[in-house]
Amino acid sequence: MPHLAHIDFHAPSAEVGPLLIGVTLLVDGVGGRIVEAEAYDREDPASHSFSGPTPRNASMFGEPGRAYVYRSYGIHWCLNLVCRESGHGAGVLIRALEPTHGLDIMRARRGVDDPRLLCSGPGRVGQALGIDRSFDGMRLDRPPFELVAREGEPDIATGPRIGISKALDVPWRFGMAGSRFLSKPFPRR
DNA sequence: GCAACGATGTCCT
DNA sequence: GGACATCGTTGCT
Repeated sequence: MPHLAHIDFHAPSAEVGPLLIGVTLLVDGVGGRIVEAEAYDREDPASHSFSGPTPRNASMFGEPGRAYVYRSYGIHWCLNLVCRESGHGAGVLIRALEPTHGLDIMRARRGVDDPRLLCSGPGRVGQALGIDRSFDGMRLDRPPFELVAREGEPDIATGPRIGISKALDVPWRFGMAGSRFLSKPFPRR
């Protein structure tokens, strides 16, 4: 039987990121296996927390083990898992899932049929899982959230993060090597 | 296949 | 006014 993942969200986001690859993320029973995630930190020019707390990023400075949900480009809802200690401002952005649970619900929310277009990108993950501002600050260890432990050690790919203009060399993008559900392929070596 | 672009909330200069 | 942790559509170098 599957069991709950025991992720230590007090660890730095760059350590939590790889640990999340292969973990199943569900919201109200809908979701899939995490195949891509990115770490962000307070001392990180690409991070929302870099310039200090604001009303938007307040959850990122709150307790670890909770959700930080933000609106991207005025349109998409994106989900982060808060890391380190309260007040630090670190998190892991969920960028892509391999859909495993509630495919029909996600198809209806997304308006597409192809499983590879359901959760391959942070905005798509938010839409497929029904995420909005009301999920901001919620605990990840109780409903509607559920994290199911992975089975075995996945082969982890790393590389530079996507869609940013600062700290382009920081290799804090993590993915399941060879997955067909990544938002983009990882650079070859 | 890929570059350009629009949509548009929140924060910064 | 401009940038941005994006995505879907358009139109053709």
